[in-house]
Amino acid sequence: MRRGHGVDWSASGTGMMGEGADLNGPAIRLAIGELAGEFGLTHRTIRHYEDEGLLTPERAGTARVYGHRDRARLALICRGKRLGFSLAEIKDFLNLYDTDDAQIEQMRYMRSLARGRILALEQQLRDVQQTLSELRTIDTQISEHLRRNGITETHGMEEKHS
Amino acid sequence: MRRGHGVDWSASGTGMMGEGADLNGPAIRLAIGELAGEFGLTHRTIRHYEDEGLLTPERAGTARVYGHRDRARLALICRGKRLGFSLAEIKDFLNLYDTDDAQIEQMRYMRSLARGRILALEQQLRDVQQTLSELRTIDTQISEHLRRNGITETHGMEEKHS
DNA sequence: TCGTTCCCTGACGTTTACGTAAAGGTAAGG
DNA sequence: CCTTACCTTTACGTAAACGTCAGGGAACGA
Repeated sequence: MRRGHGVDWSASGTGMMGEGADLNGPAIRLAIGELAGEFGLTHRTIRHYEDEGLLTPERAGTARVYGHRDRARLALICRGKRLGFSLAEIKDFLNLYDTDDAQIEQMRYMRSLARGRILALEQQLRDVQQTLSELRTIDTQISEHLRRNGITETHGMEEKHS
Repeated sequence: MRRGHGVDWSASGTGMMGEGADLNGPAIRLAIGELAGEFGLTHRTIRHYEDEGLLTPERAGTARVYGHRDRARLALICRGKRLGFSLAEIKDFLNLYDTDDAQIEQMRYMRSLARGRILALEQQLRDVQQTLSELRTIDTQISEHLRRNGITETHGMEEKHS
């Protein structure tokens, strides 16, 4: 094993940060490979997200160093992807999550974005529920069909998910 | 008005179908433009779905004629797209819906497909609910923030990138 | 007959979201 | 010192899902 955990195989940068914990808990300093492994992504993908402005890791010399914020954002990115959003959509979606110090008008805009997304997601929720319902019906029907017709070779592999 | 409803502006094809109702209700015979309008799609998109094997309309001469089945499948395609599935995924998804005469092994396979999709959708359902919950929180927080700060400007002066 | 409104088939262009080399820097370990 | 295991940038490639011409046919109304 080359590294216990975290990044230190490069120049320590400006030296302005020692180590240890900040107000948000223990400081996490991850290399790209660690982050990639954790989320099941490639390095390329994570760099791509940076190119698209979704992540803004620090640098230790030339190497990228990811902290809390990046990890959290990446989790949101992954969820957004699972929900079928584009990176562009995810980008301003992410901005909704760190609206600490926005101006009034900016916040109104953010809220309108949030509400638009809420409406879309409510539709999506209905879609998912509808589809799930139909698929469960299909599953049941197939199972019944197999029970009626194919008892000859029913290998008893009935139950599935916990 | 050019056409009351349905298709008739082309050769009547082989003449093997008169008109009227079959067992599934009144026969629907739509032109591509009608279907496109109904679903808010372009002709190109619908033809693309045919290229990909998702739709198999009849022909009246050279023109495409869409019936019940196509309309239903297109609705499922659109929902699939809203859920972020690829056309390829939607394709075998569609096959789950017309498994009338499949063989035993085929049906087992179908059921496994259905179950896989169910698991994915259950995950997606959780994702959507989680995201909705968070967004509603954000909406509320922004609204409260706007109410607290009223019309007076915050003068936060914190820099943010656009 | 002409114009309009439908439709058709190619076939190349575009965007998104990465994949995949190519070429190389850096630090630990044998 | 050299290999190994990380990381870097630059840049062309690709698959999906269409968009966008280009060129053309067939019916209908004035």
